[in-house]
Amino acid sequence: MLLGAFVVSDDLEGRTAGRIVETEAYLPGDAAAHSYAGQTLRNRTLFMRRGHAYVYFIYGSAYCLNVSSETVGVGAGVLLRAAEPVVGIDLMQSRRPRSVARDLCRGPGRLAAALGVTRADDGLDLCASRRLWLAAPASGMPRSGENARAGESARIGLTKEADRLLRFYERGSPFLSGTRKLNA
DNA sequence: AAGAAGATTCGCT
DNA sequence: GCGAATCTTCTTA
Repeated sequence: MLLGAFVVSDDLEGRTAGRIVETEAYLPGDAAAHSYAGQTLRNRTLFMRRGHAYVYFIYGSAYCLNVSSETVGVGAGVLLRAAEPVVGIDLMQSRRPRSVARDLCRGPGRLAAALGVTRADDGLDLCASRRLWLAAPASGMPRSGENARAGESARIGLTKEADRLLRFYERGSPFLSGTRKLNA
């Protein structure tokens, strides 16, 4: 469960981190998944053991960060769509000068930009890297992303398999990318 | 070698 | 809410 976990990025500019509030799953055999047509140079990291970064560039404008989610050789991943900025908000702001605070990580391309993620991070082990990694909330802290607060909806922006309920989000969060209806 | 599609964003109406 | 921008990757000739 990635909802409620933290994505942390460390680089020469400093540390930034966000609490994940929205994700989308792309499964094996899913016609909308980048892995559907088989492994290529671009998507090879989707086929790594679960927990590795798959970063791609889309529409000439945005990087998107995914976490591979299967065993070696099986292509599948989870796209990080939105987060609540928690650490390094000033740095995020300087990377995205035109965004108001609420929009810094609201959308997959924005999230990657705020964290300074690019294709150079493709293939990192997000459980071991000191550059980019995932962290669970400390035990004893309020739990987020539990069933009671989690919602699911159709995925966003797809032309194939658009109706499958594979988008997951934290109900009530102001940092979601979807429409009012999708976030209900 | 050329062309089309794409897991988006931003600015304008 | 709508449409343009922008460029990488994969497919087809």
